[in-house]
Amino acid sequence: MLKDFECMEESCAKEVLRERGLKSTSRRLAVIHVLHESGRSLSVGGIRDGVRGILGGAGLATIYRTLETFESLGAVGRLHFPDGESGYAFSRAGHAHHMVCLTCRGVFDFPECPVESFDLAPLERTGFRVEDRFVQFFGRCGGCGETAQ
Amino acid sequence: MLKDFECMEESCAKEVLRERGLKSTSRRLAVIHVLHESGRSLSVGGIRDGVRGILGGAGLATIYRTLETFESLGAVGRLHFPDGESGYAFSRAGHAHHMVCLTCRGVFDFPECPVESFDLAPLERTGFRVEDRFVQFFGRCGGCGETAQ
DNA sequence: TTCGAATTGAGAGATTTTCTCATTTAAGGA
DNA sequence: TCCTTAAATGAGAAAATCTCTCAATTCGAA
Repeated sequence: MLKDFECMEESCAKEVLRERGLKSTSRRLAVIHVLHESGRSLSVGGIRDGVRGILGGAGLATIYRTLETFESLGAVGRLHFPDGESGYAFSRAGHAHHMVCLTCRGVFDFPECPVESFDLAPLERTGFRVEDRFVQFFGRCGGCGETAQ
Repeated sequence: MLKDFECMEESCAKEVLRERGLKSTSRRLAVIHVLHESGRSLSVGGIRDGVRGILGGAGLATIYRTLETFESLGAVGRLHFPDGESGYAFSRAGHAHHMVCLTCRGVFDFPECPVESFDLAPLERTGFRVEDRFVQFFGRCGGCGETAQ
């Protein structure tokens, strides 16, 4: 059953799960598959619909738990849109920061991550110790930008 | 009634509201007052409690509407915490990006905004047109950092 | 002041998220 | 391959969050 939709990212997810002593369940792999395949930010409902399409069913509680698990593993990231909506997107390891198209909600990686080049020195001289950051760029991707307006 | 809690930021808010043809109501001014005075990120419930302390009452719908209004005016910003919580904070004009203390939820301005120094060229060469950005730094402020652990 | 339009409150209603616990499933050992 | 056991899941109740409606109130221009 799993073979039907297995892909590179799922093998990767399996490995990460095993490393942490977590089980590779069909629900978990399906969530990763749906997010990776879409390449977009999806709502929790959208993710459940996608998982249902593959497995025939999935409890909402499980979707929430799975997203929480993968978020803590860094495999999934949460996005917040200016309009107040939020969603989840597949995160390639080490790429927690995204460019998100406001039209198609597509998620793109930075060619070179600008966040890394931040100079934190003046910031930390104020006595503030940075532990985490949340960075998102919104705009229009190549395809949607042409069409817009 | 308003004189009791009027401050510089409220005069400023009044002006911004007038410019946009919006009324300076006691609810709106109280929301700005509460957020500015606290200097922290507050939940919607916390904001309502603060407004109640000043005015004796406030409908939840009004709080939501007011926050939406001020957010669109740039006077208030929404924050999202790693633990999933979200809140609102007072935003000085032109400072939409914040440093937020994970302990006290205090919100601090950047000594010099690192976001402005982003080099967007390589990003936009991919065809992606940046329209908006969302940046938050989490950590511990001077006071909380000393105490922690 | 007066008047019209904008704003507000109360509470119903919709949506989103969490929780519980009986059942199912993955994975290591025999 | 078959057990065993702990982890994971589903269903649905419950809690939390947010939105909507419309009558009553309030602002502020004249």
